[in-house]
Amino acid sequence: MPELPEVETVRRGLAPSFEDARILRVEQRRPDLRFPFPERFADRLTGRRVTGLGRRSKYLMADLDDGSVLVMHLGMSGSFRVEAGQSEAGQSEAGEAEAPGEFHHPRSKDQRHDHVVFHLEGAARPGAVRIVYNDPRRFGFMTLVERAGLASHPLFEKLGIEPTGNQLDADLLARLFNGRKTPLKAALLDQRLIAGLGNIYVCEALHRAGLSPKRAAGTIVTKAGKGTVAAERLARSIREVIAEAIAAGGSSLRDHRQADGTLGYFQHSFLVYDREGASCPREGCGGTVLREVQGGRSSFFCARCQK
DNA sequence: ATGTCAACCTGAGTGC
DNA sequence: TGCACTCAGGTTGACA
Repeated sequence: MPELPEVETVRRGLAPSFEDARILRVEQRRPDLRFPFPERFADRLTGRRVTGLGRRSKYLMADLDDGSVLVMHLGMSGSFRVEAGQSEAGQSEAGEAEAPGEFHHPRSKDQRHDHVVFHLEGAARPGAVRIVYNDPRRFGFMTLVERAGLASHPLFEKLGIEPTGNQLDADLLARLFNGRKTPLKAALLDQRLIAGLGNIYVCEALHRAGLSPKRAAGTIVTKAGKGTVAAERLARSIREVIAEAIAAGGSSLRDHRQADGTLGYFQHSFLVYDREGASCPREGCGGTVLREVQGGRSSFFCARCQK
């Protein structure tokens, strides 16, 4: 489900509940998601204080006061919801399935897919809080990593640059794509080059830049290894689409929401994603949005104005 | 190295 | 109503 803007939106939504909170208890309801949970996962979290909630690419990372980091990935269908309540006392230990209790449920979710529940207290948001991780497809995962070893951890050591901020410019793109014959679509999805883009925002950025997803990545590089005008357009398009999506609270496809239950609204700004057959929104283009599968993923683009 | 596929898993939607 | 089939915001490992 979530690409960088959605994960950043989730981070902002969870931060008031997570940051400075004490973890009172963790319910881990199954042995694995995409991967097995680490040994003694719940035990190692219990009693810890969360000192900060950060994000790297599509990973959420909660810094803990013992020097470890709780790393969380939402996969395709992961989401968090925050349920506020008075205190730990008085909750039913067993049949939580249908117990609304004193906790407010912002919306209905299939509780069979509630895999992890963090019970917290003491964050900026007052009172006790439950943070529930729900993930029907279970492509997400959680793990614990020592902060000191984070950069060299397999999950992070090969991760590319963030597509936010100004470091992503034409020359950097040129450096990343130089000599690559792989299509732009695949190159932009390659997390070792740029970390955080997914299918939606790659489609959108390529349309904004007027570049075909099938064009070879190396063709936006000059012989001298500098960025072409196309590289400039692409770099700007990526930065803009990501920034706009974050500002909009991400995209709410299907059931995805922000942690407080509100919907992101960037999906209304999609120019091509999931718009097969629509006329190209580019002024004066007159083309039609096509869908073609590339590397197992749908690319939505206009063959007329994306070259 | 490069590019394509299948796999992981469930749910929603479509067409018959 | 049921069934078969396709597709989905991600990642990784196996192939030719």
